Amino acid sequence: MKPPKQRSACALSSSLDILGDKWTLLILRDILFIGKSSYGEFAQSEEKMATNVLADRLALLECQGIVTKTVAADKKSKFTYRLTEKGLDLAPLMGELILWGHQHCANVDDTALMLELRQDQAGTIRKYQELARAAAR
Amino acid sequence: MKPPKQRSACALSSSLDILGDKWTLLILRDILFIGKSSYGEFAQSEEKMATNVLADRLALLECQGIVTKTVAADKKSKFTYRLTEKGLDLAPLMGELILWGHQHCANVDDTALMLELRQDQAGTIRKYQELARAAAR
DNA sequence: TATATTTGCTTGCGATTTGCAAGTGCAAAG
DNA sequence: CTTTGCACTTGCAAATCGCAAGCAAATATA
Repeated sequence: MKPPKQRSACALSSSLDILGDKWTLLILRDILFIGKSSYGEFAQSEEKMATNVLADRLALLECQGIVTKTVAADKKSKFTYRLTEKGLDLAPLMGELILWGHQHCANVDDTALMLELRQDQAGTIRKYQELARAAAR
Repeated sequence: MKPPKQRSACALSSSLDILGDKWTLLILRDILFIGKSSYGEFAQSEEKMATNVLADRLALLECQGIVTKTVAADKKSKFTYRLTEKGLDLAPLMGELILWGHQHCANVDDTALMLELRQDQAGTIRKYQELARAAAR
């Protein structure tokens, strides 16, 4: 898997080269906030992403060093995807996406996470980063 | 212009329904951090987006209430695009994208904005929001 | 007043990417 | 030793994209 090409030396543009699509950040959301870790779990999420796109994005995330892929502890035929530190550093970004969506998009469900984020954004982000780190051990 | 369909009631997913592509946030970057305001200026930016995509994204941003489109003060054949409050609320998100890109992507230029963001993230975001509000008046 | 240029799109077209459905290979369970 | 579950892969039609050119209205220049 080859990395997507960089369109410019702009930091924002470079981030979008990797994250700028409708699916990638949903996978990371599933890992960070929902605690998912396998292909099958990602495939079942509410937004129903096509499996070829899922496989493509997982490969891309792995080659970018945002997630790691290891054989699952319980089954040899299963893989476990975890966030690296580079991936965990996307937590604040995801927090902002959640808050903006909640404030400005119609028909968005209220969740416990939302309430938590609004009351203590930085603390909530740290908490989920720590949970993900703990799961990786 | 019809809004893109919502894939689920998740806030993060709903934000991505609108912002999840490689171009939309670049336009908003140009307006907020670089001070651009017209079609021609957007078309000339470093990443060279195709003009049909530019026109499409501007229409989408306008119909979503993220930017306003008005006739330019100096020329009747020109339009001025400005951020609404909904658009200004994306400033923290853009800040996070810039910081992550700078930390984790190779070949990204250092800029004055980056230094500013790293020294006082919240203050810098407020400053650019205020600048954009001032330009709108 | 006639011509050229600027500005903001629109159109056509081949190439890429997507969504959907079905199929494949492998490991473990029965 | 057949069946089930998991992790993908493949085929194909439809949508989207990049690229180049074209177009119409407003302004600048001669």
